[in-house]
Amino acid sequence: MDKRLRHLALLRCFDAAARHQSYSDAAAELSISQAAVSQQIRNLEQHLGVTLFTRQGRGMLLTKQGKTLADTVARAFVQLSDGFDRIQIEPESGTLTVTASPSFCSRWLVPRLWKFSQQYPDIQVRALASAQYEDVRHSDIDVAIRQGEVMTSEVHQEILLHDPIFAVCSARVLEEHQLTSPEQVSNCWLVEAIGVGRTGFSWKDWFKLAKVPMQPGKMSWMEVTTWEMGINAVLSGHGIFLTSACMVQDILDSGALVKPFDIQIEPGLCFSLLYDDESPRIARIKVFAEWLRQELK
Amino acid sequence: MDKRLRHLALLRCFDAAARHQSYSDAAAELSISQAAVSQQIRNLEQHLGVTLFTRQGRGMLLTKQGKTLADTVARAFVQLSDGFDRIQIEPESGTLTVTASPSFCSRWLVPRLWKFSQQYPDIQVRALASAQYEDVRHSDIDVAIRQGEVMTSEVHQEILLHDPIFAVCSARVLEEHQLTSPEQVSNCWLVEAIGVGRTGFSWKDWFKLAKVPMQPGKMSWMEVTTWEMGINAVLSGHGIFLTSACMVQDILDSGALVKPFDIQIEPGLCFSLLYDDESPRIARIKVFAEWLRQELK
DNA sequence: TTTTATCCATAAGTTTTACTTATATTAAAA
DNA sequence: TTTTAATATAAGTAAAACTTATGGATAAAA
Repeated sequence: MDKRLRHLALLRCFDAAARHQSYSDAAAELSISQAAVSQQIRNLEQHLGVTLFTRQGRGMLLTKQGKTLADTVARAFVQLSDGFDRIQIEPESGTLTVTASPSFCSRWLVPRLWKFSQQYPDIQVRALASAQYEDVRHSDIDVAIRQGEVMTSEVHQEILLHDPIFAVCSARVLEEHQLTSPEQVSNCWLVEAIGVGRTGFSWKDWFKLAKVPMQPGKMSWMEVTTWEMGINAVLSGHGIFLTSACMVQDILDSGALVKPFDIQIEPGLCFSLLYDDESPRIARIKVFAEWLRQELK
Repeated sequence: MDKRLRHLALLRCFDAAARHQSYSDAAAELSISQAAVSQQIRNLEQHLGVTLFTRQGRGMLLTKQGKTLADTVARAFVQLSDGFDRIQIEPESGTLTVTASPSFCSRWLVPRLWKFSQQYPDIQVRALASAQYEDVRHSDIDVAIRQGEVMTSEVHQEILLHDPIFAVCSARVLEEHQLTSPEQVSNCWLVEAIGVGRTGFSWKDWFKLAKVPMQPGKMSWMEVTTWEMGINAVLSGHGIFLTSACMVQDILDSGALVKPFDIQIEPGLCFSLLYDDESPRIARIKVFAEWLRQELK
């Protein structure tokens, strides 16, 4: 590091003196005595080996070097002030970056963002799909929506929703397999998502809940690694899939998928909301978080 | 002034810590103890009300705000270092601004600058013609050439040359008035420069030196306020003018003007050279000053 | 011109801040 | 678990920043 920056504090004095072209006025601005200013500037001049002011009658006149330095210092100070502003509080309006799993992003978040934009046109939301939890404290990411609870203590974390799990299939499968009672399900392809978070449930749980004995040998299975894949599978007519409302509600509404039974695994999927309480963008984060809560009600 | 700049010195610590992502390494760089760094950063965080680092196992991790601030601070420091560089010593090459009276500029300085440029192609000289002395300490001007001595004590001042005064006229006037003896001069238009500095001489002095009695009533006078005007007057055939070698040497050489007598008022015009000894551009100033001395020999 | 007011400069003493040392705490590695 | 390598904290010390008091210089006022 530049050794000349060792006497940084002296520059504050110098800046004030340069702006006022007067030690007394500078002292008044800084709420210190005139003598202090005089000494500080003498020190600075000695350290730099450069005369910064010359006495001009009653006042002080900047030398050429003094002028150059004053310009630089003033600009550097403005820059620092801006920096402080930026980390202290940012306005509500601006960009907000949200991360969630690829499935949640594409199945729930992104399809609803237009509503947020309509309500808060000054906040531009960027959605970042990512398979793993992204640190919201040490990155540019402001909000994370994650399945389950994230093992971290240093940021705000709350449960956004518990979304029950139920079975969905296409209308065609419903008809072909005559899915009027849970027993019939054994004859379908059973599609199951694995490894998407610690979901903690499976077809086994469903059959138990349905009070139907499983006959492992007799059944056809398919494992998928994302909700998306499972949904695509059943959409194209392949079997029956266990998933939650937030992933498929719009498709159920459209009629492309149906929910053959009222059987629900609860509490089901748990989604957490995480953000940095001390973020400079806390204002817009809170707006977004509140919108999320309302939207999920 | 931004109150947050009160704790400027803490930023030096912060900058080092941010670069190293380690208080211990920062302490080593700054040659202070680790405890000092830890305290300084705690102070900074308190003053700003913002967490800048979080502990990450053994090391320290910048928060988002910390990162932002570190960037700003780093850039501000570079700027300050540059500022210091600029006022401390500038290289020999670069721009040099010279001021002189309009007459000296146009009659002597500018016609000779090409030689300087040839010898020192890396120094770009700008010539500033100005009727009054320009401060070389508190402006962008590096060198001043002035008639007489300037009443200032805070910059370097030396006498560049004493240039004797003599009479010049056009060849036509010489012939028409048959200027073979000083007596004949009384019949010419006497052109005299007034108010161009405290020159301290006039036609009266010349007649005295020539041992010719003046006949004020019988003579025609013309007063001019610049050397330039006088030279133009005699060049176009109007009378005889008192001036010095540096103003007309080239015209005498070309034959457009002649020097009818050997009578010289001495010491005549005195030119001083002034520059700021502590200028950051002292290197190129010294080169130019030496060239001036050689050129005037 | 003399006086007065208003600056800056300096010295001595005080207060505040920065720093050090020593030790505790924490988390990773062995 | 023990060791190691980092940060955190407390108490004391050193350094610096600041204040008060005073002197000197300059410009404006009398």
